[in-house]
Amino acid sequence: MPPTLQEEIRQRKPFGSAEEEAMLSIARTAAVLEHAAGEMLKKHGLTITQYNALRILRGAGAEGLCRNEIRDRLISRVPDATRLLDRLEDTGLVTRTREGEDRRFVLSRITPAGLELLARLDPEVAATNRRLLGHLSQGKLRTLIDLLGEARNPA
Amino acid sequence: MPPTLQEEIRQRKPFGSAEEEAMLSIARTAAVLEHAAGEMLKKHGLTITQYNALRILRGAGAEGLCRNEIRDRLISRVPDATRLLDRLEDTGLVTRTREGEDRRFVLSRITPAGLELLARLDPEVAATNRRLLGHLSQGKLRTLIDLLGEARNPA
DNA sequence: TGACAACATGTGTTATAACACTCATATTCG
DNA sequence: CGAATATGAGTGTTATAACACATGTTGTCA
Repeated sequence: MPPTLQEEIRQRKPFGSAEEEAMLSIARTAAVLEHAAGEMLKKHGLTITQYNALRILRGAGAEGLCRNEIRDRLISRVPDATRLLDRLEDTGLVTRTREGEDRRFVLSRITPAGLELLARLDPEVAATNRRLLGHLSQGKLRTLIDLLGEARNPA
Repeated sequence: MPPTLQEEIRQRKPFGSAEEEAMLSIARTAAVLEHAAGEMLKKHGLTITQYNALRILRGAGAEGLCRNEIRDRLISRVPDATRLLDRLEDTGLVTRTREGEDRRFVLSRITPAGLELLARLDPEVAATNRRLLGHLSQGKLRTLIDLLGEARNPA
């Protein structure tokens, strides 16, 4: 039998409420899964946030995106997207140019090297996702996804 | 209708697999909820990790716990529990003493000030949990908790 | 038009996370 | 016994996160 959360973190007292237990379950699950995903990405010199930013820029295509748009699309909020992009620019995965009508905007675009890196990563990312969550049936995954959506969005 | 995750992060392409969508849903939900909880705790001068460490020490009682035991019980893994405890010691919420048989161990204990702070926080934490997740029925919360447990523990 | 607000980005600084390494104590086993 | 190994804790350093503030650009409206 798999350990309960209470056993995992060796907590003596039972949880005060289902809400509390759900909060801790979500945090614990995210920590475990993100740690595993982070270890995989680290071998390629990327953090999870950097990887997500690259994915966003790949989705944006040749037009690129400005800093705040990238920041708002990231899975977890970062207060300093400037230096996140600085690092991606330093490693040659992203370029930034100030162009177009409104000279306040700085467009970031993924480089061919960035696209190539993502292409190399795609199968490994898919395999990691399967390894981490493939033991759940499609139905359970769908239920989980739906419940998490409800959790994030109070009606 | 609440936005789907795809809308939330303005992703064009659909997800490649349910596993991928679940990974992102978990990460997104944890980020949203932890941000809200962190904002609440910040008003009291604590980070989430510091709060969790205090909760662990309160549960341990007068015996206290050694550093590695605290580290292993934390919700999310921290590689530097020493300085986490340093900070709690600096603010007077925790004491550390080297005693007992094995002089390698350093026991950390929560102070009366730490207990008092937690007691003040208890109702606010419970209210925050209700505010963030109280819109889900008890049955849905239980299903969510169980599915997350399955997700963390491949059979 | 010209002051002012809003916006997009970047910079400076401090705190924390992350990682490699050292030190001290305890245990194991030839 | 005594060298080697294991364990627990702490330190030094670099990278990143987090926060307040500054700069330049655009839109608004008296």
